[in-house]
Amino acid sequence: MPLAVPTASRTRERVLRAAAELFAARGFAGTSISAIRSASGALASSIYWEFGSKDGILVAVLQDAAARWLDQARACAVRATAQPGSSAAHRLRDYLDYLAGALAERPEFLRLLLLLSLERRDVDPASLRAIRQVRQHAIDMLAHLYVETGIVDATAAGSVATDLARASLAFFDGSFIAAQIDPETTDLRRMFSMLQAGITAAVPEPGDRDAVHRSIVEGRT
Amino acid sequence: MPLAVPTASRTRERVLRAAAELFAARGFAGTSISAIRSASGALASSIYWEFGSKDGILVAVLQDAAARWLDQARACAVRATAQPGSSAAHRLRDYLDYLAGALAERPEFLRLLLLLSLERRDVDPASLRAIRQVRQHAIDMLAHLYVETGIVDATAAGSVATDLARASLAFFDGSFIAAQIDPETTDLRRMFSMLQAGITAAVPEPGDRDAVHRSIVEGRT
Amino acid sequence: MPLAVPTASRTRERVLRAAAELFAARGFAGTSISAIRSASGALASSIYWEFGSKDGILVAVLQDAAARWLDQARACAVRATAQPGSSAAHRLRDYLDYLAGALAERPEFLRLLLLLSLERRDVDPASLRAIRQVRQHAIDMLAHLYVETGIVDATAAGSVATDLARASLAFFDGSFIAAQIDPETTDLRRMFSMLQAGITAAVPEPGDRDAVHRSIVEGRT
Amino acid sequence: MPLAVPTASRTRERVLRAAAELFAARGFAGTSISAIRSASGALASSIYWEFGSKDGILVAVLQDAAARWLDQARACAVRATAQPGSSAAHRLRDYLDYLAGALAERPEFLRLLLLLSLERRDVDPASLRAIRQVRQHAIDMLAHLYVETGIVDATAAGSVATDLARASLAFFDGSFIAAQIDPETTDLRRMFSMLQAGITAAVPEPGDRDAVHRSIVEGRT
DNA sequence: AATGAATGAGCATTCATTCAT
DNA sequence: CATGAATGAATGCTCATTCAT
Repeated sequence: MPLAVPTASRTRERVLRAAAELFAARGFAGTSISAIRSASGALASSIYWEFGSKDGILVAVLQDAAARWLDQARACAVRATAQPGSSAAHRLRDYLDYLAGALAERPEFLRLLLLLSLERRDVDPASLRAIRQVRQHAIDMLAHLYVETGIVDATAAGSVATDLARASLAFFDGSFIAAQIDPETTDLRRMFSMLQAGITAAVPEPGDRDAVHRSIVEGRT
Repeated sequence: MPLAVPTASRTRERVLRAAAELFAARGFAGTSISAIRSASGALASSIYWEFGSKDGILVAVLQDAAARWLDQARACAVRATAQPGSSAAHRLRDYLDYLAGALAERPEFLRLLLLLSLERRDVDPASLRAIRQVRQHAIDMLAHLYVETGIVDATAAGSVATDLARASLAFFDGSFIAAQIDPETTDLRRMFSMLQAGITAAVPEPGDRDAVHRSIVEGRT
Repeated sequence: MPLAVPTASRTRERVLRAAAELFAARGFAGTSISAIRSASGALASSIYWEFGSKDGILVAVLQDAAARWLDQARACAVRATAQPGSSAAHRLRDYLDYLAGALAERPEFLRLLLLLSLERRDVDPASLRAIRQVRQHAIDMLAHLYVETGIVDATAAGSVATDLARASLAFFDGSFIAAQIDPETTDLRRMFSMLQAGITAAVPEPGDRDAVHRSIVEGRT
Repeated sequence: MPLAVPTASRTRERVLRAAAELFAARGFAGTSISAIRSASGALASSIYWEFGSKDGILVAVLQDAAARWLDQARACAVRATAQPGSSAAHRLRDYLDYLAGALAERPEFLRLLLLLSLERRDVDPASLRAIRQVRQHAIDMLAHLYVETGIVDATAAGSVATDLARASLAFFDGSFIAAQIDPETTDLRRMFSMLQAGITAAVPEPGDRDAVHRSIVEGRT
């Protein structure tokens, strides 16, 4: 008995892969159904049967990519918390290293996220949800890490850690874009290590933690 | 006797303004000549007479926007250096405040820059030059400010200030994008004040400057 | 129950017919897709679905016309060789009569061939192949006829018959063009009968054949 | 006092030259005013000032080219009749040699003539007049030559010589087109020498002239 | 589920031509 | 006469989408 692989699912998969690449490379408006068709090998009408519309492809692509990313991120978080013995700074470095590596290897997802966020004024609610979920997850994970590694005092309000996480995410995104604009003069890993150094540098000694954090988040002249 | 304003210049101006807005809002591929035509009131063929092609419009828009931005930035720099009495931290805050204000008021330029950088794999050399010139100018200005305000020691290599400036720019860009994705939960001014606080916080007292700077830039665990 | 005729083939057929007429009448550059559209009743996008491009239409038109012409020519050749009893001169006259009649009735094909040959410096290889195939076939057929009717001695090199056939074809084409330029003063059938007379006149009596042929082909003063 | 060369005339000349080449190469419909503009270096509005319309350019080009050609042809005819001592066959060969040489060196004019004749259903009366004048002149000249060289008996009706001249012209045109379609396998000079040989071969000896001519023109089986 | 053809609005661009200066 | 800009229709072609089978 042959293991009958349904054609549809393979079509769906191939279309998702092709569309993700094309959207990430040329944007949504810059990607035609015809381009997806020839890149995926699927018929245009089959694509419409599967996804209903061009927006439908986008939603599916984002949800798929978000799911993959979250899976990966969860696995990484598990690994990070599984090393209780290591120092806070060490575990932070580990996590940031992982992020930098993931971005360097498969930059399409972040490209997709940023490009679509800027390109589309009126995103599908479903797409927007997928995008925000990923970003929120990243923020939550970083905030948790900052608290858990003692960089942010657990007694402080959660918003301190969240703000720091948001700032870190902004720095990620900005660094990534810099690497897209000036690939030659931008060293993504170095910028990430600068972030890490900045954050750990802001924790000179246990006794002074709160003051520094307050200064970072609330501003100080 | 009416003062005869040359029609050509007005056409060019109106097209540039309309195209800049549309490109910033919907991207290059998402903006049709027809949209520019109706937004600017110019004939499509007149647009082609002026700019030669759709890419030509993009180049002109970017060069124009870059020139405006650089003018503005220069004026701001002059104002900043005209207050020698104020403290380093104060002048940095002034400058960052200015940047945040400019971005909040006229966000199209940065949108345009970031969106086009991500959207177009094969940018015109002229466009790329305009984009990079603006970014380089921003980096130079920040680096100069960091040195001049004493945040980075003048005796240190210039690359320290440049690295810090690059990092600041990345943080700007990332914060801006965050504001585009999550307008409700992102407070641009607050994120900028976080950056400023982080940088000044890294300068606890004159005697310890060098060590801290080294730690930020070169990494420390 | 109506006999369902596939729409596609009818579209293709109608476009081919309309385009052939228009190309023959106004040339390739002078024929717009819009003209083909309204003459054929097909949508412009359907035309592009079928033929891919304007050049694609031209290639298809030429291949189709060439195929029809070759079919017709083959049928005529069969008829000509089916009358072994008639004299050489008679059979030649028959064949040339046929050619003149075909050109007089359906002059579009030769018009198309000549016009496109002159108009397009850079013809599609496929088009060029179709054009040359038809011409070569005509030359071969005439050469065969010249040998078989004894006008050219079979013992002479084949190139003699071929040269005579080429010259005949040139005379055809030139006569046809004369009829296009000066329809009133040009009698196509009369010019063809002149050709035939000239050729048979060149064969005064069996014994002197070779000398005459040599004189015709190799030149004599 | 500088020798003021009027700019207009030079513009006219340059446009005529450029347009003649372009029309000959790509046809009338295939040649845009813009192409003529860039090929001639003249402003589009200057072209319109000089020629009034695109059709006006065509008329001027044809009249100019026809005038040049007629001048050349007249000069050649003068030379031909200036050698009364040479034999009929020799003088015919001379003239045909000259024609073949002129066509080989400057084929644009004949290309222009043939292409426009085929391309344009509704030619300007002025253009048509220019075209027909050239053709008529060629026919007259050939007919005159055939009579004067004794190839056609002067006592025969003039229409015999004219018919032979028309046939010769047709052969010219057809050979020229063959050279355009199959440049590799077509030797223009050889085809012309075939024509010459055929005509002189048709004049075996003085006493039999009339019979042969009658056979050629009126047909014989 | 899959297929090839159709649909009509829209795309970027060029056309021949005109006009004010 | 020369110039640069304007004009609007038309160009070849692609778009996202639908339809009958």
